[in-house]
Amino acid sequence: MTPQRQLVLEAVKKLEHATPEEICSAVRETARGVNISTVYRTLELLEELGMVTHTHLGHGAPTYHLAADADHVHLVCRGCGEISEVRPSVVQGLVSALHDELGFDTDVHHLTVFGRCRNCVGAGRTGGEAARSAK
Amino acid sequence: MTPQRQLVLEAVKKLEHATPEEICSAVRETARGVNISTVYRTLELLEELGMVTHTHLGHGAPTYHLAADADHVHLVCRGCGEISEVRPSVVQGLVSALHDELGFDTDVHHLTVFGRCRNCVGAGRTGGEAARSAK
DNA sequence: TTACGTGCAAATTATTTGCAAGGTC
DNA sequence: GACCTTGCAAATAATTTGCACGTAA
Repeated sequence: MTPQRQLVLEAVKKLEHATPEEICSAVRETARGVNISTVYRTLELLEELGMVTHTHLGHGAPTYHLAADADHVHLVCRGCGEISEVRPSVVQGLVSALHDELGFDTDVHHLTVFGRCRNCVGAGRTGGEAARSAK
Repeated sequence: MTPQRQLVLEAVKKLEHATPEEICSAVRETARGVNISTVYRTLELLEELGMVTHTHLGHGAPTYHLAADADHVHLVCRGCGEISEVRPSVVQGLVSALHDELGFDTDVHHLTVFGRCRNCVGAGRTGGEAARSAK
């Protein structure tokens, strides 16, 4: 466990839902000269060790978080882009159904649900806004 | 609706779960000289028109399918990489729970569940295999 | 002519890899 | 010295954009 790896792990812990780029920036605020490729390599390593996991929150940017903190399901609003977390019990029915019917063992940590949050449903936003404004 | 767009739409319909690259290749088998950027632009257009949708089946490659055919949930096995579809009713509980508790309107079309299929659970495969062999 | 759609090449962004250098045992 | 990790630059991959051309209203 080198200092760089320690820093990456701490950044993951602190940021929650951070992309490799963001983690790299965060690490650089503390230590100097940590390279982006080291961040990628470290994340891969930490993931293999089971210390962190990643989820795809949309397009192509994976976000990482501590495996220990990962016990939740992600909700991504396509209207406003907001990301929230809900307790895993809401997917209990899904998990059981898949298990019983298909023998499929769901990785709840990696689950992301897209849709529209209460505000955006009310506002009638269809989802293009977040995508466009995020651009 | 130009011939290219027609072709892209047909390719989406025929292939199911195809990436832009794959769609482009498929289109090229029929017509000559359809450009990859046209495929991207067309997919974006078709998606805006609500004729197709895309889902993220892992890493960064989005896969497109007809909106009309999209009424299913994707299951991705992290052991063998197999992609299967299940009827949307398995997520009914989830959808209702999110709606009732949070007012969250789930986009079932875009939902992808990661985990391990029956075979891989039995074989004790942890998920690294598919990722590595896919490389 | 005006607007639109296309191909092509160049620009971006994200991620990976090769390789030489530095540190540790 | 052998081994592992890192930084840096170059290589890939995926996606987007600028621009000139051709077509149809």
